[in-house]
Amino acid sequence: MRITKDQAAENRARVVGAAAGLFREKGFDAVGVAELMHAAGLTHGGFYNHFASKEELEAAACEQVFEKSVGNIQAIAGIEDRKARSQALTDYRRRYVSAKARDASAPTCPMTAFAGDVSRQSGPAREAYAAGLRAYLDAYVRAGEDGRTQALAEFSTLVGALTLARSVGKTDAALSDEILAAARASIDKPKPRSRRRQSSAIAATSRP
Amino acid sequence: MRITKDQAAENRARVVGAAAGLFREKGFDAVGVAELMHAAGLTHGGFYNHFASKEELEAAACEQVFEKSVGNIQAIAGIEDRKARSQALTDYRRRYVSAKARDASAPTCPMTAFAGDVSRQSGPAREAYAAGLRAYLDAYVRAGEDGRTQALAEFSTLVGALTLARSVGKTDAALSDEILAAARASIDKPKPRSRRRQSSAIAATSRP
DNA sequence: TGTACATCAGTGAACGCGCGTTCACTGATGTAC
DNA sequence: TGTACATCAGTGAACGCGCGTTCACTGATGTAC
Repeated sequence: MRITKDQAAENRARVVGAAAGLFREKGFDAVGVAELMHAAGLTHGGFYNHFASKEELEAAACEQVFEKSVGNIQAIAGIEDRKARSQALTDYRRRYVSAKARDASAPTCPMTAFAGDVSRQSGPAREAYAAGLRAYLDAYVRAGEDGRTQALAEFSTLVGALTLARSVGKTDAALSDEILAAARASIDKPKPRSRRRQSSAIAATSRP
Repeated sequence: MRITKDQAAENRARVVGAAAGLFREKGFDAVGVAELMHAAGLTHGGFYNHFASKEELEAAACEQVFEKSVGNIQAIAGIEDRKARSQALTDYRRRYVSAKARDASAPTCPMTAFAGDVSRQSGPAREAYAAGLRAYLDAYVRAGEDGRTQALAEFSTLVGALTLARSVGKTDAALSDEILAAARASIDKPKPRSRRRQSSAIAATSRP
């Protein structure tokens, strides 16, 4: 039974959306094509009308998750007022390493969700991930005041803390809380006056 | 053909050793029982003479990887001379976020290798991982001078940087290098004089 | 605008494949006398 | 110490299962006249 072109496009979008959620939650390999299609209200046979392979969907889902995250951080980077922008970034970082972010069944952040899968696999999702990470980090650097080098280290702290906290979240809640609290403390801590501030700012602008 | 008890124990150890390497490299799910046994020079049928399930081997392998890592960091924590210990820890951290560590086919660090798998699965490896992480972090804190809270944040930076660097290591080498360099820069940067130094030291000792 | 036909998104059975696990069997080791 | 037998680590075929993918088929949509 053939359906409207619009309906077909909407179906495809629903599959990608379901994949974005399920892949973030369980990883690429732990979610089957049949499960994905069922989650989108379809049967598995039609999958290949939309995608050449499961790997292609992985890339599309990865791209979608990044689009949302990059949009969020770009919105902060785009705030004109310096003080308001700084405050928005601080809030963003606190939320990133909050108990709520840890307890979510699926990480919102594509790095936390996909970094492990992507570093092992060789599929097209890898390119989508790399492009997404580049865009995300560029925006993250623009949102802050500390230059690219320090911003990258700061963001690494967030990713590491959330990754570690999630890995023991259901097994050692006290340790998990402690790790998140430590990351939050490092956000609030006054920054050292770095003599390399100037040079890292130059490095940042020399990168397209 | 029955074999010596010693030989059997040695075979078991070889399976765990092979699993430690292969699981770190590819993750738990991407390595099959047959592949593991073959890597240990055996056939897959005998697997269940040694382990009740694949999950049990996952836990044993996780434990072994942690034993080694915990031993390394404990050795540093055990250095008597303060200056020598501080230098050893700094070297350790630099190595942790080195290009060599990123380019290794399998992460040496059990957190980088297993955090993703473990936060998703429900098997016995989760308990082994949590116990290992506790022991590792306790030793890491003892090796440093900055108190538990700051040490946890510092270590999160290492884990996050290595995770991110590995995720784009084969796709965007420049970005990957940049992330590692930023983490190394944060190691060398002078620490801010924190007023919470004292209280976090108390928190550290109050934790068994 | 109305009619005839080609297109193609969706369906569900079927494919080969590799997985974790089980099993009957082998034969040297470990044990009881 | 020597003999008889039970034990059990290792082997490789076989199990059921779920995976990604393919296929013949359906029938409303889109198109050509």
